[in-house]
Amino acid sequence: MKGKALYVQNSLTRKKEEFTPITEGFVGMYVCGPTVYSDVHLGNCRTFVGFDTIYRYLLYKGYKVRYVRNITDVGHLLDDGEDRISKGARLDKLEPMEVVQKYSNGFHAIMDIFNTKKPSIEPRATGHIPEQIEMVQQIIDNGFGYEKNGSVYFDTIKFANEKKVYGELSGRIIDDLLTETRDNLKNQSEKNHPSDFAIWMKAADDHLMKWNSPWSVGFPGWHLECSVMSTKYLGKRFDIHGGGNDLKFPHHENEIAQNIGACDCAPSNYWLHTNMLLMNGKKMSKSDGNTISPEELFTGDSTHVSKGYSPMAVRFFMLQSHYSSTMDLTDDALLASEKGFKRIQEGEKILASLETNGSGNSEDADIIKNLDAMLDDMDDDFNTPKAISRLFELVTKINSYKQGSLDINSVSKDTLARLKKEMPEFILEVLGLKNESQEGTSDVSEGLMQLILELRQSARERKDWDTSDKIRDSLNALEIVVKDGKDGSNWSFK
RNA sequence: GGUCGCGUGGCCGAGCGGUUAGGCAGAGGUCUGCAAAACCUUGUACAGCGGUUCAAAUCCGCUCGCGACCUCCA
Repeated sequence: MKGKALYVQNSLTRKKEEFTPITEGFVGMYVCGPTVYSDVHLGNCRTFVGFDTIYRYLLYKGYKVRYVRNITDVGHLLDDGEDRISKGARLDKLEPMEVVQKYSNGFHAIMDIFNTKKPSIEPRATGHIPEQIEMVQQIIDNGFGYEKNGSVYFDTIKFANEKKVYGELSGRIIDDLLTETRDNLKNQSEKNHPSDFAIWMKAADDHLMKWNSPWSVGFPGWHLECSVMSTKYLGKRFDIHGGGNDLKFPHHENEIAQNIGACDCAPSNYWLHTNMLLMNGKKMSKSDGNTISPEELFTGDSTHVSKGYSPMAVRFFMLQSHYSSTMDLTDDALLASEKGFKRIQEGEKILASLETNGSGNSEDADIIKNLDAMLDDMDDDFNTPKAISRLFELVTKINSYKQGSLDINSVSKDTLARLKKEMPEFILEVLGLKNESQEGTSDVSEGLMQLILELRQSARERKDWDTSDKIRDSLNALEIVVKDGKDGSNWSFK
């Protein structure tokens, strides 16, 4: 593997641990995907951009990664007990599967815009009903499930008593769970205990999505699909399980319980959780208006932002905080990230034009130190904000070489070649940031710009400032900025 | 009320016991016909109160504030 040992913060042990895959050179990673009943939430995007970067870095290190991210299309219920997909179908007057398709398409489109790599497998819950029924049966056979009126529940108390791991991930204390029994007996429904959860639910007559099972015509519980699909594609035990930290309890806790209940085997060695995206210091919430969609963020069509931000600027913004920290989305913060990202893009462009005669090498150590440090930072639980700070250090150097305040000839040819290769590669392949400033240009427009700048240059040489400034102002109106340097002018998009 | 976590300079955000984080914004300067960009220099921190330590933003305790999940209520 490229670089040094990788360390990850494991939510299960609450410790930073050296990452050792089960099979050397291979990684199995499962991430809980979206429930596709409405447009994707920006907070989801942060989670998936986070895991995309993790996926990219694992690939960059040389691992062969199988990345499974599911699509939940059944079983995830709302507070009032209605299935989220069914509710979407009712509201939009569509077939449930039309709802699923519609919002899956939307989700994929946004993921593409954020330049996330597609997962290796993207399974859907409804495509795995037989496997889910099978797991329910295994759980019953092992004594951790019980049937009531056609529904099957997971017996958390028995599980907690026998396996001693329930609550391990979320920090819920089993004793509390047990003492709650007496107090909460009064508001139990069919369940033996309030903390028990449904793994199979009998469907009401008017329920839209339902399947035959040994217990009833019904549908699987929400937590079950991830237990089934992760282990189906990655094996009974795999390396990384990820998701938003709002899923820790009950979803992930119950997932672990189901897997252990079914085959006495905990699913994942490392649990990674992304933290929440806040807006203006508060939880994003549709009901109180404190929310913004990805589209609104791109177009600027929202009272929360002063302008639109490009998808890569938003991605860069997301990577400037650690995936496990809450991050606060504000207009000021976005403006700052946008400018910073532009600075890096400009630095890349200048880097490509640098040449050295390699007469010295006094600069080499600094450059190499930063390049190595970038990877060390990523090896330290994917510390993208720190790695990005190394990029800024390198950009300052690149600008100094260009400007002449540092001597480019103090960089050896080998080191410059390495910088030219590794820095853009890191930005594009690991951080997943495309250079937008070069998008939309072609040989023709490059040629035209060259011509215009030459005309302006000759005007400047005649000290015809009126003409020279008119050209600059007109280009400025087209969102093109002209920069005059010592050796001629260059241009970029605003 | 419970569990987990967080509170860093004008803003965002790293930091895991001793070292300049970094970006944006601000101030001064260099370059420039002007401008922009770039470069150089630079100020402003670790919620509060105690404690441990030669040394604390970093560890411990309490207080206040914030977030997620759960619970309760509705």
